Amino acid sequence: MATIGDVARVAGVSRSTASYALSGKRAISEDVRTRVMDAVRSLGYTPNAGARALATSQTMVIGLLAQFLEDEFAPAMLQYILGVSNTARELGYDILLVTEDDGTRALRRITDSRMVDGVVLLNVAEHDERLPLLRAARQPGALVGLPEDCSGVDVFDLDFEEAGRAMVDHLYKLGHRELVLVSQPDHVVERGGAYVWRLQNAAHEQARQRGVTLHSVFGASHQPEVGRDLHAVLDAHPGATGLLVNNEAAAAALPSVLHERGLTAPGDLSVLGRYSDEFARTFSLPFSSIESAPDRLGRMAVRQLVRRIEGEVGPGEPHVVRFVSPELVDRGSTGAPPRRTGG
Amino acid sequence: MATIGDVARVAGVSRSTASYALSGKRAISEDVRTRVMDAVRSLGYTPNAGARALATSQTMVIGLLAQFLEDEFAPAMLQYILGVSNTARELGYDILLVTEDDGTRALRRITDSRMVDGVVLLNVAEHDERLPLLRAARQPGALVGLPEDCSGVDVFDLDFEEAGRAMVDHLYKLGHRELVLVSQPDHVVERGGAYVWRLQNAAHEQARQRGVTLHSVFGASHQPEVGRDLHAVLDAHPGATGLLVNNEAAAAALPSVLHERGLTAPGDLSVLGRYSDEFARTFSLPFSSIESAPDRLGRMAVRQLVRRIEGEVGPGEPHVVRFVSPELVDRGSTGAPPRRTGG
DNA sequence: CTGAAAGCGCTTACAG
DNA sequence: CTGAAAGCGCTTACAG
Repeated sequence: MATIGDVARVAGVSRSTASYALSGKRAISEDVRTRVMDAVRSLGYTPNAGARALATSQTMVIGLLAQFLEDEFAPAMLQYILGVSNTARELGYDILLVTEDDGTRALRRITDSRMVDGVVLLNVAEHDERLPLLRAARQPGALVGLPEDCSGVDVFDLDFEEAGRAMVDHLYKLGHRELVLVSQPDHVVERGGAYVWRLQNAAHEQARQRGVTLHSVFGASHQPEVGRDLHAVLDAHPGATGLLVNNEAAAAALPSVLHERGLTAPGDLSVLGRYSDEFARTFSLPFSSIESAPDRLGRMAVRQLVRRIEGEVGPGEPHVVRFVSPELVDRGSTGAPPRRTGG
Repeated sequence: MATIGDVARVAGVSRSTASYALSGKRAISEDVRTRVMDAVRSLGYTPNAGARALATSQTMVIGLLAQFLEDEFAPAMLQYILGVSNTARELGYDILLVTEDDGTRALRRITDSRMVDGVVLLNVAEHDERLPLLRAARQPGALVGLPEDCSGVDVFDLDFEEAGRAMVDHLYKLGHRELVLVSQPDHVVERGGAYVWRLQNAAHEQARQRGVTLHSVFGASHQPEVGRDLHAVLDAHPGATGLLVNNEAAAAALPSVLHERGLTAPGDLSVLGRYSDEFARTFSLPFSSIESAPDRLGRMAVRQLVRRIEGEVGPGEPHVVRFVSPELVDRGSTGAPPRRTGG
């Protein structure tokens, strides 16, 4: 394999000149520059990434910590990963993907050994074990998901509270007065998945203010349990005219459940979910939804991380907590509540 | 950040001794060993991965090239990625995930710059553009998917031909004599996705030998088109009593389609798919299927790749083409064909 | 505009 | 059993 020394020899210059000709970090005569470039081409030279990393303390690699938790819906994770990966590449970085169960150990390994210039954490819990480690690391970190303590890291998340309010309000304005909210499983909450109750609490508060009755339940994260959960909650609240779904597995199961009950949306029941458009297309979900924007969140996290890595944002500058505003994608599954006989 | 020099100084030994004490590559007195280990602990020392890579020419990183093609069903890809990633970690390797559209450029970048010790290619086409490059690279490569020319790489794939035969035979033995096979879209074939026609051709040949009528169609890879495709093919062949589904999107759409037609499996129609068990659980698919074993294939590819990287298998030793035998997972969706009135 | 040299942090023959 | 030194392949002050 050709080294910069080979390039220098063929071009008849010193190694430093060859290096500068390639980096453009100092003025080089036209003659020398072309000789170096020719040598590079003829030798098929590519810099050795490890050597460069050692010399510059920059790896051009970003660590991506994704956890595939038993009680979460894996396909939803893929969108975040792709958003991060594609944005990183656009900015000149590669991705070291870590799916290890023990996120703490993984984080320590890749930061201490300086394999990465920065880290993106997915699936951040309220009291995330990985955070103290990340704050102590010399590399900057960006999170997708909101922890209780945001110090020392840049944080990006959907505004789940606004989402909860928007979901209730949307159906309220259409005339609904009794709604059901299906959330993620309760053990997601116990594990620290604050996004579940952030949406749920805000929805309840908004419902209270509007005078809307809101029943809420935790649904399972897997089939077929979640289908049974949906049946159960619809059985339990026959007066409900609107269904809010903050649970991807439930959303995926809902078309079958509606079929089984002989219901259509919005004729019999208005339905409003919270998932990404990509998710809706993959699962052919015909329900209007609050866009969860995983690709956009992944993109924002990487952009900010790279700004920190490259010193555009100094280590002293305050960290950012940015919420993406929920946007409603109308797929026609909400409308006025059905007129009840005798109502 | 502490270096091996700091460790050596604190332990009162030379850098080489410190290094050997850590690697265990030569005998070390008990006294020195504990002093070194204590120094490591007190300093929180972790070796610099770049420096080690430069010295050893080993990065302990495996490149994973995944392409997310427009006409393929993304969630199915996740299982391969996790199989590769988890196995790599067990064997001490990290994963550099590349999702770039231009796989050729990506492959060149990570191999020429020696960022990785080896490469796993996912989603390999019959005449895959990345293969010539991979053969020319100094790192070994393992493929998931069967190209026409397997030279110079280790290849792992499901035995799609056996799968096609097994699917036909399974329903033949139950008494079915007219079947429909729904495959992936035809442009997957045009792009070089040989697995589509490998299964299809073998199914046709087997059907011919058994005297079974087999209709086959290409289905779309997205909703809602693929649902319409399913309706169309069932309309077109009212005499068919069995449905073979080699198309993940079609499998995911099928429960709704059956509902819409008022059919149940296996009472009205026997259904046999080809997808992973994980996929079946995620989408709550109640259909028996040929297990496509993505995690197992990813695992096999990484194992063999690591054997080559670590020299357990010499560069001269012949490359491997290994097919995983299809296994049928019975979910109770196949049975005897319904008795036709007047039949 | 260019070159000789030091240094990044490891590992591993070589010597004792 | 241990140490001094060379080398991996880059980049970047320092000097001219």
